[in-house]
Formats: sequence, C-alpha cells, structure tokens
Amino acid sequence: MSDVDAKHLRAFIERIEKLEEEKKTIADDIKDVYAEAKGTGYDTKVMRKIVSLRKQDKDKRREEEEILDLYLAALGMLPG
Amino acid sequence: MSDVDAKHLRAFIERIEKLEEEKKTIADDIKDVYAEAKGTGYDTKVMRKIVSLRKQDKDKRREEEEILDLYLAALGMLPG
Amino acid sequence: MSDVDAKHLRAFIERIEKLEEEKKTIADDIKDVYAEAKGTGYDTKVMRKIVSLRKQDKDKRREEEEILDLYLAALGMLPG
Amino acid sequence: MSDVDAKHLRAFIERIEKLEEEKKTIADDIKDVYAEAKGTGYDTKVMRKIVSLRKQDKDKRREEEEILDLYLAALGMLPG
DNA sequence: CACTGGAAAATGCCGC
DNA sequence: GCGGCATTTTCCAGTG
Repeated sequence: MSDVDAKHLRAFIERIEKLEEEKKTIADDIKDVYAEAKGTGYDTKVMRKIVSLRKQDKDKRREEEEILDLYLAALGMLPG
Repeated sequence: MSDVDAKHLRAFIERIEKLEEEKKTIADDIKDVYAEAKGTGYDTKVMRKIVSLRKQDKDKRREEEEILDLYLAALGMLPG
Repeated sequence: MSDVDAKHLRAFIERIEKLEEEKKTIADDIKDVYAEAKGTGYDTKVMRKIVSLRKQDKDKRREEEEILDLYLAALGMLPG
Repeated sequence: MSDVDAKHLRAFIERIEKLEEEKKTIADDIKDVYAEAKGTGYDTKVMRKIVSLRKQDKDKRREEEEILDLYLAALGMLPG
C-alpha cells in the first residue's frame, strides 16, 4: 500500500472515529434523560416501552408507504 | 396521573426521541463513510476491525489512567 | 470435565443440532413457497413486504398488551 | 387482480406465515435448550462456538463431497 | 452479579 | 457478481 493510500485510509478511519464519538455522546445524553426521569419518579421500563411503541408506529407508517410504492409500480407496469 | 405529570412525561419522551433521531443520523453517516471507503476499494471488514482494535486501545489506556488516579488519590497525591 | 459431564454436554449439543436442522428445513420450505409464488406470477418483494407488515401488526399488538400489564402492575392492579 | 388471484395470493401468504410460526417455535426450543444447559452450569457462549465449528466442519465435508462428485462426473464415473 | 431485553454487528439471501 | 435488505448472532447496558 502506498503512502497516499495509507493517508487515505487513515482519513476514513478518523472520520469514522469522530462520528463514533459523537454517537456515544448522544447515547450518554439519552441515558442521562432516562436517569433524570427516573429521579423524578417515572418508571424507565414503561418509558422505554412507550418509546419503542412509538418508534414501531413510525417504522410501520414508513413501510406502508413503501409497499404503496411497490403496488403503484406494479400497476404502472401492467400492459393494460 | 395529573395533567402536569403527563406533560412532564411527554417532555421526557420527546427529548429522548429527538436524541434517538440524532443518533440515527450519525449512525447513517458512519454507514456512508464505510460505503464511500468501500467504493474507493477498501475492505470494510478490515476497517471495522481496525476501528474496533483502536477503540480497545483507547479504552485500555483510559482505564489505566483511572487506575493510576486511584493510586495517586490513595496516596493523597492528587490535586483534586 | 468428567465423562458424565462430557456425555451431558454432548447430549445438549446434539439436541441443538437436531433442532437447527429442523429449522433449516422449514426455512427451505419457506423459500420454496416464495419460489412457487414467483413461478405463478406474484412479485415476491411485495409478498415479503406484506408478510413483514402483518408480522409487525402482531408484534405491536403483543407489545401493547405488555405495556398494559406494566401500567396495571404500576397501579397495583395485577394479580401478580 | 381477480378474486381468484386474491385467494391464491392469500393462500401463499398464509402458508408462509404458518411456516414462519413453526420456525419461531423451533428457534424458541433452541433457546430453551441453551437455557437448560446454562442452568446446569455450561457456558452457552462456548456451546455456541462448538455448534458453529461443527457446522463449519459439516459444510466443509459436504462441499468436498460435491467437488468429488464433480470430478467423478467429469470422468464419466458417476452412476447417475 | 446473574439475567433479561434491546442495540449493534455480522452474515446470508434475494433481486437486478 | 454485487448491492441492498433481512435475518441472525453477538454484545452490552439496565434491572432485580
């Protein structure tokens, strides 16, 4: 591997590591919020379940749009 | 649960969801970097290994510093 | 490890391997059904999406029941 | 899509869902065996490794037999 | 501190 | 043959 390649690879690695750090920071922030909520008396287990259910709603809606696109594409490709 | 509580809980949930979204954005960015690296010919599996190893190094170093601090603290030699 | 232990472990491993085989058989059956459907003109991508959405429905319903239990438990209303 | 087609599609979907359920049942059975093994003191991580290695062996042996068959066929020495 | 449940990573599969 | 996608497996934090 040439020096140039090595530099290139190193740049990629460093970009990733920087992003990973940012991601970790946010993950810690999330933990903090749960901890704060717990500190004011909320049940984190319930909270996590709520967050999870709401996420499922979003995901499902997104997928329903996808399948609609699939249907439309299928209809657009019919000979008639 | 009173209205005030409900509002409070809702605020926590929304903070979490916002953070989760940010986290997802960054995770996607990381994927993009890997994809870009792959597009220029790098093996992402190897790259992931490198990132992982370097992370272990970092964690190890951090841990060693913590232990050192513990020793220093025990000896009453820490400025704090 | 004693001979008895070795036998015991071996028995566990073999039970697992047998089950894994059965699982693979069923996975292959599923593939066959998709292939058959494709052969009669259906779009497998659409089919997979349908199956996936219906599965989400089921999962979500199950989770909603779980969170209901959590609520009831929190209110001290669960016979547990 | 005609009613007949709809019925046909529905039948395919239901066959798949039934098989998926069976697959899930077996997957759960496997989990149970691991749990039982764990309960009697075995390290499931090690067990998983063993199962995985043995699977690789099996796959490798199968592949080698296939290659052998190819050779034999090329030489006109296969009974089929 | 062991266990469960959820996130992340790795693998395999399908369609193009 | 490859890229994207889904499944599976692995890992880790949170909980009791």
